[in-house]
Amino acid sequence: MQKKDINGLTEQEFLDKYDPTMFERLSMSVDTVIFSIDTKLQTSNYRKLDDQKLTVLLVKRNEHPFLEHWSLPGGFIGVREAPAKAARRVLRNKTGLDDLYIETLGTYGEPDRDPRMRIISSTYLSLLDRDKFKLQASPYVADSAWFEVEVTDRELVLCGEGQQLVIPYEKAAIRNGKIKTVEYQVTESNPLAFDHGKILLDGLMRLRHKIDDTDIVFNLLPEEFTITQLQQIYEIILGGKLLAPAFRRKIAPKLQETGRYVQEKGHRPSQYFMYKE
Amino acid sequence: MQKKDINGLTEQEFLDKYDPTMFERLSMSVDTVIFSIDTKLQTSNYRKLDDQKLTVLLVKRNEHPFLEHWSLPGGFIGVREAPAKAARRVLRNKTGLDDLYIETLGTYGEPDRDPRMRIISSTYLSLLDRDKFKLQASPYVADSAWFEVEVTDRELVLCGEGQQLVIPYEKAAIRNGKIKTVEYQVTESNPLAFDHGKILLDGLMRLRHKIDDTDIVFNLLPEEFTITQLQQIYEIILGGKLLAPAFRRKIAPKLQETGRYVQEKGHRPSQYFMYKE
DNA sequence: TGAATAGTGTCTGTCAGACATTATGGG
DNA sequence: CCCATAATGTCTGACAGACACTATTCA
Repeated sequence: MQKKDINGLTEQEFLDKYDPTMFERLSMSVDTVIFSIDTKLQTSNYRKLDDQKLTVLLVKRNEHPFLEHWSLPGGFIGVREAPAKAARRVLRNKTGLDDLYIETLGTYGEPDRDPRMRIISSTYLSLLDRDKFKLQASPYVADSAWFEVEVTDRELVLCGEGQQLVIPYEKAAIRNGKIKTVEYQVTESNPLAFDHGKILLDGLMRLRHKIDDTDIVFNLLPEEFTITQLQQIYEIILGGKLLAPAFRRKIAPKLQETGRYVQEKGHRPSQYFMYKE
Repeated sequence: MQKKDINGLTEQEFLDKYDPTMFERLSMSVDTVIFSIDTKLQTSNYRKLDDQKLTVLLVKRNEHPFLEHWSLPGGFIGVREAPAKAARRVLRNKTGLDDLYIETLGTYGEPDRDPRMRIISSTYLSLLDRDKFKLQASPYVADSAWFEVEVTDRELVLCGEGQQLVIPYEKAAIRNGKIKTVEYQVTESNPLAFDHGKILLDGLMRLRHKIDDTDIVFNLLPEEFTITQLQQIYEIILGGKLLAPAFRRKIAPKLQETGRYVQEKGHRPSQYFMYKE
């Protein structure tokens, strides 16, 4: 099609003359909120079940700004790289894993979120099966570790590497036209780098919401698992207790029996199940 | 804190020396998917109810590339402007409205999505009350108009300005770890500019999902409305019929009676309701 | 046998689907 | 009275909450 614009140019002529520096440009990064489940072995009593904790992957910065602060794994988006690809690259570099569940979380771009310059961050949410995962050392960061996540009404507490990072937050009601929505606001001064406290909190809330209209939890579990393990994950993520009979009924259609049972516990052995469909 | 990095610099020294051109930069835009409801007056039979249609706002480009193609309203993000602010600015410029429901939709950044240069787009979803809305002419676009949205299994059809834009799509199952998710793929050659066909489709699916776990529909309606109007909107967005008694029961807790009734129709008058809480 | 957990049975109240019925206004 | 839509009544089956009960293993 040889349509001409107001300057009498065809599309090809226009593109040949186009000056990409006409508009000011900026940098873009990706940051990833990577959740997993950590099983705490119960050595005190062989009869007790192992405790499960929700964990999130953090890396310790070895550069300014926020030198030695913990942060979400992230990196710059290449000039010829799609954002989701960049997120997968970051995950691959930090964890050695491909082919993860990855989902867009949001765009964070307050002008002052990075003291160096204007950087807009596209963020992603991911969930790892703890059995397949192997944390690798990376030259880009001082350290990386899983932090246990505990949430209350007012704060998010991250525990790991002998440290405890406390991120206070507030639930704010935002009015959008006639309806109200809730937004989580994190105070400026929190131990995480940049606005990563806010991103992490948003990721957690997204996870809570996603858990009961998708099957993402199964990406947190090994191939075979017991219903109790599964229920514990729901409880950890949703932050409350669930009744076993109701839970079993609801989850049953998604489960496949294996006929194999947990051994060597001082109580009735539980069956291993697999994800079905 | 006067921590020094591997080059022996404090944070202030590091920032003073920081060269923002060290990493290649790119441009960012926002694009907005703005839905509304259009009431078609039923002039043929005074007894019939007015028909309601889901509509989306499109603008006609007056520049290369995609000269004279219809596209979603959008614009570049300023270097000191937050993305959500940019989306609100775009909406304000096109519609004269502030204070809308606005929600992040996703980030679109395939390297070749814009033939001029690398542009990553942050997209937003919005819903307008048709009563408060006034479409304004803008010097930045050749035309702007509401297009009626019709969806089938295979295509999205947009009707407006005497034109019919057909956007074929396919539902693709994407495997993410153990679970499957659905993704909507739009063919390259469709009448909308850039990847706006895909963005619009994603926006519609998000809207469908949002409709039954938030109260966003009420932002599409005037202050007072009948339950049938409300039900029609659900039907339009979800793409199917609902049973009146069940719908009334479910929606009742969110409604406030007004005691006022629709006049001058040849059937039992329906009561006007308001959104409650 | 008792501790600890796995798993089932069942009562009850709520609620959605389905369909029938009544209400109302204007020609 | 008929048309067209508004609004309610009610039967039924599915299902979640709640709690009691049975099953299994090992020290």
